[in-house]
Amino acid sequence: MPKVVDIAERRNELAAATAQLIARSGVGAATLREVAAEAGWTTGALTHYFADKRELLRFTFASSLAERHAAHAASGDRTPRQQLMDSLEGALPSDDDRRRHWMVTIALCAQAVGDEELSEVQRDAYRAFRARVAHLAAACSAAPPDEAGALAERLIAAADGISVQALFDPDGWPADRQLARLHELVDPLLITTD
Amino acid sequence: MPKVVDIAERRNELAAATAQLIARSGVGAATLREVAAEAGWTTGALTHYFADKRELLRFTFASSLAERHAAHAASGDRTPRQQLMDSLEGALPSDDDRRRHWMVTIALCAQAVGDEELSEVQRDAYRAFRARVAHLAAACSAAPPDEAGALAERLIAAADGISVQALFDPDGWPADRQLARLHELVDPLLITTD
Amino acid sequence: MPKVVDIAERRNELAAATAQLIARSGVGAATLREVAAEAGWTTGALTHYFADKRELLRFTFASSLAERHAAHAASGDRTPRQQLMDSLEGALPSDDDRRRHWMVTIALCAQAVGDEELSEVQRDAYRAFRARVAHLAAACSAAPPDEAGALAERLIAAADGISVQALFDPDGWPADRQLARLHELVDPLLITTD
Amino acid sequence: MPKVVDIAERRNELAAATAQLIARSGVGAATLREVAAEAGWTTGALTHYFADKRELLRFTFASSLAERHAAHAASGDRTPRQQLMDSLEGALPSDDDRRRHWMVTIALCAQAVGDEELSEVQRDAYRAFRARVAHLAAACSAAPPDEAGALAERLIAAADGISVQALFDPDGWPADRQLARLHELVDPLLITTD
DNA sequence: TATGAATGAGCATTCATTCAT
DNA sequence: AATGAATGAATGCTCATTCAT
Repeated sequence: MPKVVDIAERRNELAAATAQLIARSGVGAATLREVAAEAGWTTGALTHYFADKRELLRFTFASSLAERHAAHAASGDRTPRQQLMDSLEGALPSDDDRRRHWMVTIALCAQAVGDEELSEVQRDAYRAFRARVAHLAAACSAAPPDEAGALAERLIAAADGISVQALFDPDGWPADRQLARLHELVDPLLITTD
Repeated sequence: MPKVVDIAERRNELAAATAQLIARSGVGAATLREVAAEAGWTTGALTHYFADKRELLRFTFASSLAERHAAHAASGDRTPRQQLMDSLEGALPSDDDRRRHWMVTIALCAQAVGDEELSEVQRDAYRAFRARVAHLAAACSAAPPDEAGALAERLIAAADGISVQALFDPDGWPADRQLARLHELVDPLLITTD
Repeated sequence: MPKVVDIAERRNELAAATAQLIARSGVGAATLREVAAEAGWTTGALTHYFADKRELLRFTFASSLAERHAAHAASGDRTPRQQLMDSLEGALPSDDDRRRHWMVTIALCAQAVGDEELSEVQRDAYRAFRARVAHLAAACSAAPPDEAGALAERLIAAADGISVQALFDPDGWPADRQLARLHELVDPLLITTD
Repeated sequence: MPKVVDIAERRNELAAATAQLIARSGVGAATLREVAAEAGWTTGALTHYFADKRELLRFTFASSLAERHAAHAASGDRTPRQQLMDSLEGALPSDDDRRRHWMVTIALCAQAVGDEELSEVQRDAYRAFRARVAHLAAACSAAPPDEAGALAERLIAAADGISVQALFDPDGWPADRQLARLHELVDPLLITTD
């Protein structure tokens, strides 16, 4: 009997190595050779888990987006407002992990031009995120339900706008500054009447 | 007597072709051959104007950023508030031109990872933009001067955050929607006491 | 008690799959993976029966040649003349089976260039065939014994020459046409004085 | 002004190198690197003249077939009978040049399996050759015009059948033997009534 | 100044082969 | 006996770069 390998596990491992590489040295550096070396394998091994490079990238992008947009906190004992802030703060590049996911998102955006499949990955992830934010925002603001979408867009704009600046000038944007700006923009949008 | 060629003119021409290509088909498609073809030249001709590909990209990125951040309106007869809104609105991907410049910015961001020179281009452009916004914001809001920087960051966050969403999901973000969200976010930040 | 496997049987099975593949999609398509899949095994299993790919090909070629040149009819109750015609007609690509064997022969010929071992397989098969044809021809023509070799060469030339044309332009060469041309060429060579 | 290169000339040069390689070491050895080395160039140079490897092979095959089937003698002062024999003798692998062309033909045949484009090259060449032989045969035999096709097939079968044997067992088939067998087979087919 | 032929390193990908299980 | 994970060399191909013209 051959060695049993958890394929999903291995795919995640390889995607993580790819993300690491993209964040550290750019998509251009994410050659199969480099990815394999980063993950501690050889190029040939990659083909067992991904049909070709595009599939590896697509999977890496999708995984990274999912992880970046996931609210990591347990939602059970937290108010909608707290969950919403978790989501928005979780989107900021405030630690190495989140920063890496943002770099991968940027790479995806650059790579997706003219590639319908990648564009879809990107679009779907964004729509899912917006739906989640809209849902939570509706639950914790006085905004009428039909305004939830626009409110979500304003909230996400705040988080993404701060993220972009922080990515473009990392030295000047420590985590606390990102959070401060986020709250300055977001808190006024979530004032409730009670 | 050799033909006189306006070197700066030619460089801009080639950078425009490069930007066009990047926006249409991605950085990966911006090979020297394609750029030359797009501009109506041959590869060899490029080397007269740019030492190598990195220089071509650097110049393209810098030009594009400058153009996107430039306030196109004549500033003479406009109030600081109007000029500020011109700057912020000008940063949105609300027409083909501005959208192209944003795509180039994204490409730059992806390419700049691990490339100190490109990172500098990006950082400098952003700092210049922030300085301009801070300056105008100080002139048209009640914010105390030492708060102008943070205010500028909030304003830029609004513009960039909306831009990112519009870029990720182009179909759902016509120009008027971008402007609407921008004003919803920005106007409250610029309320003056008078 | 380990499973008993008839090694010779398995080798023939694998060679048949290889021949099938070569005839259908060319030698280039006969990768170990494809051969294994065609035969319903995995690559690793092949190594139990053939040391390496060259051995698999050599065996496949040899088997195919032997089968193509074999006179399939029972020889007991047939005249030498009938046996001779069986041999020659059996060399034509007049049905799927024989056509497959011919395609494998062509592949062998192409592969044998610069490969002494394969060349030998080819040469030996041909010499055996010629010996058989010469023997039968001597028995059923008025040719003097020392002319039997040259006569065999003419007979084989007829069969092979028709085969080559039929292989190069399959649509135009149904079985009956192949047989007609063969007899037009061969019959005059076998006129006996009695 | 750049160096002027005769593209057609260069293509022929490269095709000759490819044919040489195929004849000497088999199609498998005809990698782009080897072809380039054989021709005295680098791989990159090949792409100036052939879009990809398949085009190089297709061109090589077509050139080689054309050359093998061409009647090299000046036709002006020769009888149809002489021209016909020139054509048939020219198809034999009786010198290094013709032998090389035959090896390329074999390689083409092996490569053409499952490749419609290559099959066409092969089929067209054969049909052109048959048309030529039929035309000449009609002019120099007593055969009725509607029999010319079948006669041509018999004549070509003779030449090809001898060729195949000579290719399979080179040592035993010097040029004079090939010619002897050819005439033994062909001459009786061309007996005229006068 | 401009060309495009030529280079050669680097890429993704394929595949025969090995080997722990 | 059989598996299939893993290797790594080799392939076709792309492309930035150089340079004679």
